[in-house]
Amino acid sequence: MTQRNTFASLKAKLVDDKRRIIIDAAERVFASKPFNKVSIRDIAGEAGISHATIYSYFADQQSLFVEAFVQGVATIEQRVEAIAADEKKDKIGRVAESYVDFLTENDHYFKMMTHFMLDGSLGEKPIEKLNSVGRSLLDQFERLLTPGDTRHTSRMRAHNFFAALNGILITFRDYPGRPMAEVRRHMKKLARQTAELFESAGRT
Amino acid sequence: MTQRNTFASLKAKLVDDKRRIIIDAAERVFASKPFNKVSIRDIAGEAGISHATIYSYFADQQSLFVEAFVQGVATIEQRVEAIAADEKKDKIGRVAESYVDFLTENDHYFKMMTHFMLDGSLGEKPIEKLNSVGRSLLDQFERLLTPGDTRHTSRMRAHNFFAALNGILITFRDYPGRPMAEVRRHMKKLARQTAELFESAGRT
DNA sequence: TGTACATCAGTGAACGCGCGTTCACTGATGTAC
DNA sequence: TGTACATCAGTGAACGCGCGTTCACTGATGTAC
Repeated sequence: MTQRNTFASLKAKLVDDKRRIIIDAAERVFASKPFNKVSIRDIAGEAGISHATIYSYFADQQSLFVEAFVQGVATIEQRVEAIAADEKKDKIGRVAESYVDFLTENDHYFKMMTHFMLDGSLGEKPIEKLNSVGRSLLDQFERLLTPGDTRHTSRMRAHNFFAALNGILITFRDYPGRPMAEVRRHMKKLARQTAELFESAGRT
Repeated sequence: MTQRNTFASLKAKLVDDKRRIIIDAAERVFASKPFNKVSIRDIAGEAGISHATIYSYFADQQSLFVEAFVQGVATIEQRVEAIAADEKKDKIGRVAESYVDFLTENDHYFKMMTHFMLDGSLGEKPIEKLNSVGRSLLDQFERLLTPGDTRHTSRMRAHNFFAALNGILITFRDYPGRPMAEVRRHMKKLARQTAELFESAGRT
């Protein structure tokens, strides 16, 4: 649906664009330093504005963080969708690998995810936003694992698949004393193995 | 090896006991409020001492936290050991359930674990301590999943089992809008299902 | 037995820092006449 | 066209808070003579 170009809509778009600039700056900062060290001032600096300005576009820090995170999940969903739609075999394995791969390369998303999952002190609106993206990712996984099946057990299987992949990431992200490349190879191998478990269980 | 009761050994024991009192106080505080809100002052208050005193017994905050965490892992290992040693069936399933159960009930341990895994800014000594308890837990899992087998693949399987359980915890701990009891039931069910996957894969 | 001194665990106060958030103000742009 | 006024996005400075950590000091206990 294309919108009529009223003055009001132009202005709304301008506001949106500015929000986007801030979110993009946030992403760059998240990629460059540990998530829990990122401050409003950092992001403002990266965006080239005063830190006070951010509060004209976002209610508070958490809202901004959540929006940046949602951004990342959207990217993951696109990847999964692409694999689901192609004609090649071994979809489950490739999705598992792709998921782990993306979240190792952009590990600030993963850090944010765990942060949100563990923190608990989120506002209602951010929570609803997070739940919504979570649900839609689970939907994708469910379609992938058990196409055409919408029973309770099939949702459970999607839950477990999702959990297993997250578990690989949280458990082996910081495998001590190993070079990054090797850690990633190890995690991908684990993801493959997990995919096999779900694949063979799906055939029964 | 029993130690000779020298004056020096008595004094060493006294210091140890005091450390223990502080650690125990820390545990009680961790159980009562969110992990990331716990301060040195809280713990000192609970232990009935000045917060400055803590620095006579621990190098810094992280060292104290790590020691409290190691405490928790020891409890888990005891539980797993008990299940591994008994004569009943379905060891894998019961271990999975017990693991998830313990870390939901005492979820500050889980929060600490993820915190350490994600943080990265730990000193060398704490890291070595964490790795050591991690390894010994993985050893237990490996013996449980593939008794008598010490091949590379069997270690991998233990890794994946460990990761899958952690994943269940991190992913569904805060299942939105559901009462705690129901969430726990759900997680235990997922743990059971995971155990089945590993059980049946182990039979091949 | 008594006195002067040494040790040292424990303490409250203070330091220093970083950060999220608010606020009074500015200066550019738009509007009314 | 020019002038006085209104609006409002953007800003730097300041507020307030919490916290980890340090430090000078105290007072109880032990030691030497």
